[in-house]
Amino acid sequence: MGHHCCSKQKVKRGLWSPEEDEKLVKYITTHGHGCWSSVPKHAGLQRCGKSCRLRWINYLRPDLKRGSFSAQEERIIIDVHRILGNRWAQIAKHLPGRTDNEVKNFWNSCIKKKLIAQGLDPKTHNLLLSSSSSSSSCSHTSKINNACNTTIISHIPHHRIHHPQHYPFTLTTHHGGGGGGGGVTTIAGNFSAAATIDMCPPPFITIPPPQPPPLIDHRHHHHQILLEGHHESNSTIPISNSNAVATTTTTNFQYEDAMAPGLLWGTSNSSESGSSSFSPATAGFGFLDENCFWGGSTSGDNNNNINNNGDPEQPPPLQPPAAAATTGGEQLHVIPPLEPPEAAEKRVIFGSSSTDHQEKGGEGMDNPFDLEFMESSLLPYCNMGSMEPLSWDC
DNA sequence: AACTCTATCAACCGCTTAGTT
DNA sequence: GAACTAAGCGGTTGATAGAGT
Repeated sequence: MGHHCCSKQKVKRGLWSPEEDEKLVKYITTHGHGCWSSVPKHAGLQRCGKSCRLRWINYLRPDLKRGSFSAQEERIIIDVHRILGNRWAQIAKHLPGRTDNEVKNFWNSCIKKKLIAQGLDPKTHNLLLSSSSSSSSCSHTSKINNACNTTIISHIPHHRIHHPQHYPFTLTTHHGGGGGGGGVTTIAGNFSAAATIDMCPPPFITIPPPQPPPLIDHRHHHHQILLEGHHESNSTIPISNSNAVATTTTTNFQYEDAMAPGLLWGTSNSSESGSSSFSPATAGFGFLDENCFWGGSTSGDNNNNINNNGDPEQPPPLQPPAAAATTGGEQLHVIPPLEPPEAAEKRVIFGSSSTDHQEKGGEGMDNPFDLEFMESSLLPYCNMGSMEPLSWDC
């Protein structure tokens, strides 16, 4: 039984032989594929065009990069996946020489398991909140007391919280009786929430959604949310999630969007002792839509698009178009909240031609904080994991 | 050595999207 | 605008290799 597209043909299925590969390569390199349905006929193959196309794209293409994924590629996959979801073709576009099939397989066989092992939902990249309390592999429990009665989880690596006493919330992390000696880490603040969440490392922190426009210091590569009454503080919360960058737009916070690329685990935490040096152009950070993602490296390992093998084939860090054109990448741009792929895909930022945004007012870069727009896109995330949706009534 | 289990990856299947008539 | 076709995409399957027992 052949494919539905070639059921009338007598086609071979299964693995390709070297002879078949040779025929296909020879034909395509000399004639191009043209119409795939005619390729097997002209190439002398007992295959359907669909199979030929797949074989060429996934295996025979000369520009394919073979071999295992580098750590940087892995981070890129995670970062982009967090925004786009299982859109492997779009993710693969950020990994030259990699196919969607390859990325998908790598995700399913490796990355997904790593995330799960870290207590993260591979679909949402957020904490697995529901049943992990009984999990023997997770011994961290955090209680977030939030007077703002708001819960929007954002990705703030636990180890990147500096000077926690300056932050308007209380995060108490109880390190369980497992290895490492346990203990309690308390971050005092002024919001509390009823939620108790498990904090499998790396944990996330609950951040209020946007209300007023953010305080953004465009003079720096990183921006900060100034704590009310604490403007003298140099304390910052590096936020590792573009979602948080856009949604933590409150009068209460000062933040920097350092380490924006989110999930940092494994060997990629090498810069955790640092705090403020950040450049959107060098950190793996920022998403527009699937066609505009820049950066890619989140760790301190070079950020220069050279992978661990010194292979310079990594994709160049894409600049936000407006930034590249108008400010040489110096100006900070605000990233929209994490949102479902369907919405993220249409997101417009940096004053680019997002009809979606324009329909909401068309302000482009003049008003990167279209709050109504952002909040509406944020809503689906107000009930992450098993948490109850919380109000925003600070 | 034989068997089982697991991980990996190539390939297939079916659906969606885009282009053409 | 409907019908058709081709291409693209994501989910799934199955073969294989390697590790473990």
